[in-house]
Amino acid sequence: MEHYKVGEIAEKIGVNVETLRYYEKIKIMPKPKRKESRYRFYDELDLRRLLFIKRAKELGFTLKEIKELLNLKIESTATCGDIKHLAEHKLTDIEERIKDLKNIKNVLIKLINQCVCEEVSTEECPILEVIEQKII
Amino acid sequence: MEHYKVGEIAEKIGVNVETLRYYEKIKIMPKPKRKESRYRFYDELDLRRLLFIKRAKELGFTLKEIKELLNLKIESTATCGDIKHLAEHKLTDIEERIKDLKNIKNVLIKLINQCVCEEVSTEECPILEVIEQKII
DNA sequence: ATAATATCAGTAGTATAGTACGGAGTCAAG
DNA sequence: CTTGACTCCGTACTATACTACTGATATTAT
Repeated sequence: MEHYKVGEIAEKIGVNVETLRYYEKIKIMPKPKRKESRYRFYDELDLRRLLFIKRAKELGFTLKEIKELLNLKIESTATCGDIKHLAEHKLTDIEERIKDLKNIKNVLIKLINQCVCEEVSTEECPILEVIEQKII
Repeated sequence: MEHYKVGEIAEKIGVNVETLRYYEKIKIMPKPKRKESRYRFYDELDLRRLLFIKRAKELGFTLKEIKELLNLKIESTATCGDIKHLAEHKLTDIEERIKDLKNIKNVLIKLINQCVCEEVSTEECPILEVIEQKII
């Protein structure tokens, strides 16, 4: 079994050491074993857990949600369906965010297209006018 | 000219009183006039500024960016083109976020579709397996 | 006049996800 | 054996956008 000091595993994962201590503090990572020196020592399991966290983060899960996923994972009563629920919930969440952003995008495009004036003062800027009066 | 006490204007805008004090503190709102009682008194200009802030927030601008917009607005040397730049910047920003979210969405959909197992334990959950091994 | 409501200022706390710092102890290389 | 790099812990700070709380005034309603 491989062992890593905090700096080693941090580099392997691509986060910084403080982040690992932070993860420990918020209990998304378990307390690692220690050497006599009191230095943290991480093993392969920790490495896999950290990679899981990293990937789940890339999927838009928050640390809190990732903690839930990890807890379900070790709860023997939890089913794969429980995990699916969390994923589905996250999906609607993300779809909602995409929808909102698309609306915002469309309004911004309209605003920008109304503006053809490089040299006009902000007094007459159609963008500002629109924001002010919410014409759109 | 209409006048509003802090609670009145807060209700009109739909934010709470503390938020107004906060906006004052971060200097996105100017210090309002005071009555002899030291109570804040807001006028139509303040109301319009607050509505502007609210709408710009709905367009995805941060308070910091809104402050910039408002500052450009009063800078007599600023042009409408300067405003356009900010809007364009925000647009690419938002497009980027949409792109990222769409990627996440696709991965989540794939994950969810792989899972047909309501009663299977988390030991064999394909979602977790995929996150763990990043097969996708 | 009294009670209820509003406002005041300043400070602290919330959530999210970390980052920075400082002084002390430990490890590895020359 | 000393120097530099690494790690320890606790605390404080960052950014964003607020929200909550306290004890003292002020205003409004009955």
